[in-house]
Amino acid sequence: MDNVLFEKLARFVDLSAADKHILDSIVEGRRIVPPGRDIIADGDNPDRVHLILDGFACRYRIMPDGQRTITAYLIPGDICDLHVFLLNAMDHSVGTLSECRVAEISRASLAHISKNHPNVWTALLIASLVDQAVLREWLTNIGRRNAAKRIAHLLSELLVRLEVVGRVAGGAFDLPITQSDLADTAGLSSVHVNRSLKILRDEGLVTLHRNRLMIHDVEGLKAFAEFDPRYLHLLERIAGDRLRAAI
Amino acid sequence: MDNVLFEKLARFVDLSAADKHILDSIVEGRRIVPPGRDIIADGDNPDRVHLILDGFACRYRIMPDGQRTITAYLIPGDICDLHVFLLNAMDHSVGTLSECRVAEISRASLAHISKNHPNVWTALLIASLVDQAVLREWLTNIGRRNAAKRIAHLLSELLVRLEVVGRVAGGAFDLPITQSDLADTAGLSSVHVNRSLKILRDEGLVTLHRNRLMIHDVEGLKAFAEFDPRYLHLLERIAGDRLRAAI
DNA sequence: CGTTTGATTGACACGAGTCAACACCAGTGG
DNA sequence: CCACTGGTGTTGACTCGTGTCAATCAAACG
Repeated sequence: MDNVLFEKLARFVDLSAADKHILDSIVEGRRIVPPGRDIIADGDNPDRVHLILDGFACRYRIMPDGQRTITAYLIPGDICDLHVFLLNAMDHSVGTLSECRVAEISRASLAHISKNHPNVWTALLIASLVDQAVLREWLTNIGRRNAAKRIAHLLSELLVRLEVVGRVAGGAFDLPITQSDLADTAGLSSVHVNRSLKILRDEGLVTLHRNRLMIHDVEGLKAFAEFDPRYLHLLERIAGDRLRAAI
Repeated sequence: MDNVLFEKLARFVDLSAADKHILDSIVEGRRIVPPGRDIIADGDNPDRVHLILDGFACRYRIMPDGQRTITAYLIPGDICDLHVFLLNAMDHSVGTLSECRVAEISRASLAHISKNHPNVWTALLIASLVDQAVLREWLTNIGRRNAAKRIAHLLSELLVRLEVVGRVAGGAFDLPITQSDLADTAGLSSVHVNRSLKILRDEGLVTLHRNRLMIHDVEGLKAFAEFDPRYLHLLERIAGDRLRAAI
């Protein structure tokens, strides 16, 4: 049914019926978090890991002077805070942008998986490496592209990621973020984000209105952004084959 | 002896004698790579994973227009390309900055570890999460700090990381990179890197001369850079305890 | 030695930030 | 039903940080 985590991990590695069963059974404590709330905050160290079932969230950090940086967008299937299980405490926060359905996974369940379901554990490692690849791409995006291209690249990425989880229809998708959120993501001021969005609009590429992004020219947008989806490592089933072949 | 990988992973998780033995035995094919060469290149898909035993390397990417971005510095104990084992092909390159001693680990060895040494596998996952944390920090660094602070922050990070692997003596360490490398790391032009280094010099914080960084005022540098080492997650032994306690 | 690569500095251009005014809703309460 | 409010989006004028171009210098190298 709605085991978005299984679907995500199964894209990376062949998972057995037992693997699927364990992923079905560990997802406990579903709850609804309203928009604009923290799912987990900087410094927290709870005994559960959080998984987005539905909705839109972001990783962010507040700097000493009050500035905020958004370092990732989380969509259905993404785990918020594996850190909690493996590291001491959160070094950043995860907050909702829209209302989110969130599930919780206990430490004990994760420990069980790490011992008894190596393929699942490997899939989590792969997911972590893909997250790294995305962060590297954002780094080059912010470091080396101008404002309009940065935003175009970001929107292209969201388009592709949301397509995979079936949240795009007719070239449009919900994007419940403000221009100020975009600014904190792209390392820009909100005023300049506004100007850049106007450029994308005038170029006939996209319009962002009332939390909905309409893409008028998908290929044009990707070309404008120099977007190359390789880094998202979609459809990496090869890794699973390799695990088996190598033994 | 020089099993830097074991030392690194043992900082995260309790490793057994068997774990140590496997880590000693999988490291094959040591070789020397001269400075300025690729250890592994974008698009490669070899059958071995590379580990830095000694020296200084970087992850980088060349964009279509020829621009380069450096997304990470690799020091002894760092694995270059777990991606090779788990994902299809490299989406970036790893090149040496100084001469490097590099070891190779076969896919079969990694597959063996994933099945039979869950604690080692977990330690690799933790290392991956720490790498993510570093990338997030770089993102806020480039996105929200001015040129001089960016560079100061980068140097502070290198200081701490190199201290851990014993490469710092008397507040100085080898830094075999050009100002142009720094520029591609910080998202700046090399001219502006030069100007920013002059500021740090004039402030009495650091001098970078002949590939050697001399830090004159460690606390001053960290304060200037607003450097908070939490994100490096040094000394995270807790994770290992937690793994055991959770079961 | 000449040659090359990297460091340094100045003059100028330009992209992005800041400040400020105003428009546009969505929600609230009278 | 309307006035009020606060958050968000939009636009212009001006400032400032960083990029670009170019000349010079220093060090490394064959």
